[in-house]
Formats: sequence, C-alpha cells, structure tokens
Amino acid sequence: MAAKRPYHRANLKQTLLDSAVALIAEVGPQAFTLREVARRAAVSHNAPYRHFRDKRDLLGAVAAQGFDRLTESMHKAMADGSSASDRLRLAGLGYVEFALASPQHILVMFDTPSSDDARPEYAEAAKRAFQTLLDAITAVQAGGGLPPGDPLPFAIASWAGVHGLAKLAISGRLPFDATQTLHFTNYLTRVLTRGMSP
Amino acid sequence: MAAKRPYHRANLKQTLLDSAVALIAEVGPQAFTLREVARRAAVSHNAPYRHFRDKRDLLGAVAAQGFDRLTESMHKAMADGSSASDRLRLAGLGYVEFALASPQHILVMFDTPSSDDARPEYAEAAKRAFQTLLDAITAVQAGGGLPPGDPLPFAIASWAGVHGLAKLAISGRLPFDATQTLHFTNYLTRVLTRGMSP
DNA sequence: TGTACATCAGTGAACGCGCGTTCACTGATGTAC
DNA sequence: TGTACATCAGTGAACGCGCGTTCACTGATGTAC
Repeated sequence: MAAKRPYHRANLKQTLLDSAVALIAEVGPQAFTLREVARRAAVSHNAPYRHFRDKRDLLGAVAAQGFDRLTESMHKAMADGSSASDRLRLAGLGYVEFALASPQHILVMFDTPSSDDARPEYAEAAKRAFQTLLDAITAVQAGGGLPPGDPLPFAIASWAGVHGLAKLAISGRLPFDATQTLHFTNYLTRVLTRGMSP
Repeated sequence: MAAKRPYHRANLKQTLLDSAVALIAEVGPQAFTLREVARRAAVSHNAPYRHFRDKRDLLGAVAAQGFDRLTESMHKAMADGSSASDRLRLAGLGYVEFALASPQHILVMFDTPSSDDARPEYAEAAKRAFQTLLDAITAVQAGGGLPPGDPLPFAIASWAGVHGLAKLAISGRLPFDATQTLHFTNYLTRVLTRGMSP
C-alpha cells in the first residue's frame, strides 16, 4: 500500500497555491505558515522555495490568482446577460459569488498588506478585474441606461456597494445565507443603477 | 468616591489597548504580538495577563472598543444634521471618517476571526453601531424620504455601500485621498437614498 | 494613632514550540555526442 | 544506440529567534483594629 511518491511533482506550484488557499480558509492569513503549506502538499518544508522566493511571494501569488478568478467569475456571470444593464447586474453577482465561494482570496487580495506590489502580475490582475467593471458601466452608458460622461464615479460606487456587501456577508454580520445574499446583490445593483441615473 | 479600590498604576488596561491599536496599525493583525504590546506599554510581557485572559481576549477588547468609537463617530457627525435624510448622510460620513482614521480597528472588527463571540461586550457594541444606522433610516422613512415598511433592506444596502467604500479606500485601491473619499461618501449616500426611493 | 495583614497588579526566569530560512546534499530528467 | 553531464526539483538537518504562557515571587496599597 506504500505507494511511493514521485520525487518530481508535475504541478507542485499550483498544488502549493491550492494548499495555501485551503490553509488560509481554515486558520486565516494570520496563522498561515509556509511549513504547514508544504506539509499539506505532502512535500518537505523546503520545497516551496523552488517555486516562491519566500512566504510573502507565495501570498502575492495567491492574491494575483484571486484577481484572475474574480475576473473570470464576473465574465462567466455576464455571459448570460440579455442587455448592457443586465450584464452590469450579473457582473456584480459574479463578484459576490466569487467572494462567497473564496473569502480567503478576498482577504488576501484586499486586506493583507504583505501581498502588495511585489509581483507585477498582481497589479495587472487587479487592473483587469476593475476594467471588467468599467467596461460594463461604459456599455450601459452607451445604451442610455446611465448618463454619459466619466464612468469612474459610477464604477467606484458600484464597486463599493458590491464589495461592501460581500465583505459583510463574509464576516457573518448579515442576517442572510448565501442565496439570500445573492438575491440581495440583485436588489443592491438595481438600487445603485437607479440612484446613479438622472 | 471610587466604588472600587484604586489600582497600582494608572489605567494600564486602556494603555495596553492603545498600544495594541498602534501596533496593529504598524504591522497588521498578522504580526501583532502580546509581548510587543507589553513592551510598548513599558511593562513586563506578563502584565497584560492581569487585564486580559489571553491574546485573543485583548483583540476582542480592541474590536469592542472599535465598535463603540464607530458609534460615537456616527453620532457626532449626525449632530449637525438639519433633517432626517441629512442625518443619514452624516451617519455615513461618520462611518467612513472613523474607518479612515482608524483602519486597524476596522480590520480587527470585521476581518479578524479570533475576536469573535468571546466577549459579550463585543456583540453588544456591534449591535449598537448597527442600531444607529437603523434608527437613522427609520427617521428618514418617518419623514417620507424613503418608503415605509421594513427598514432592514435599506439599512443593509446603505451599510454595504459605505462599508465597501471605506474598505476600498483603506486598501489604497481608490484614486482618492481622504478628502476626496469623504466627498465621494456624500455622493454615494445620495445615490443610495435616491435608488431606494420609489 | 500606628501597625499588621490581605489583596492583587506587577516582575523575571523558564518552558516548549514552531516558525522562516540557509546549507549541503541527492535523485530525476533532458540533451549532446 | 548508450553514456556523460548539466540542470533543476526535491530532501533533511540545523540555525537563531521570538512567541504565548506558566510559575513562583515581590511589593505597593487599602483596611481592620
């Protein structure tokens, strides 16, 4: 039964990232340790150094991957949209869906200072996520659903609402379960869109 | 006439809390240590145990104090309000003002799992803060500025918007300085109120 | 009034622990010839 | 085709460190008498 573990593991880097996310989900970024990540990946405590410069670098990679997945979640949700404003609503839904499914990522992405600026991919991934929201807003403006002009205030207001709802839901301070939170997201984006219209 | 005996030193408990907040502001809740808190309070690493059960308990006390200060900040801001809807706007402003002035508190209050449920004062302080918002909403409803009925959805939508804006501002991801963030808070609460009206 | 005493917030040494990181190493793999 | 060799992903021991917490203690203070 003692199946021998291969010395070289094909996808150790991704395995380590996954282990890190799982560990952070359990103990929070505070108690997250490199050695425990290695332990969960069934690898020596030293192997991670072949793939990440140090602990901080691993955390940065988790954040960058989080932004990519957030972008993907929004795009996926938007695919079903029947109109520009419907797609904006779905982008918000995709945002909250991702946050509820992966709160550890959100924590590392937005609330863990050590993950900052070290990796260029980090900033780029964050930018892509915001651009997705910005594009959705611009499309609604083009269709007349929002006033023309600078889309930035609209984007920030929408982002704030959706981000705040997600954070509060994650912190367990809302009297909602996941389904109710998603329903409320629809309500919130409707409120925001209506409030931003002339 | 003090009901209890005066203690050896001046209020060490509050000094420890202040040191903790200052330390968290510098290194984040991740790197926060009890020993360093004691060091900053110019006291042996053991003295905190006279006032807090353990590290987790200290963190819980910081969170509880944070909720009290948040409530105070909202009430202070609302005092200048000329109408119910103006007071609601000011409550949001007070929220964001506190968050920008004390981001460490917000972090411990909302994003540090270890501070949960241990202290009863914690839950009560959190409840009082939310009640402040709820009362402001109810007053606007009474004045006809918002539709009658359950104020909860309105409160949660407002909370989400204001909380999200504060969190994003703290994380440095907004193209705003503090003053611009506060101005934007006014815009956001206007958007929300308008969007929630029939 | 002075003094004895209980109380309890403080101290400092000690503990066990697990961390991040470095080091010298080993084993597996791809390629040149 | 086999072989030598470079490359690189893994290993395990070791390091220094600072942590949280426990322990036995000290000494300042309020109160009883």
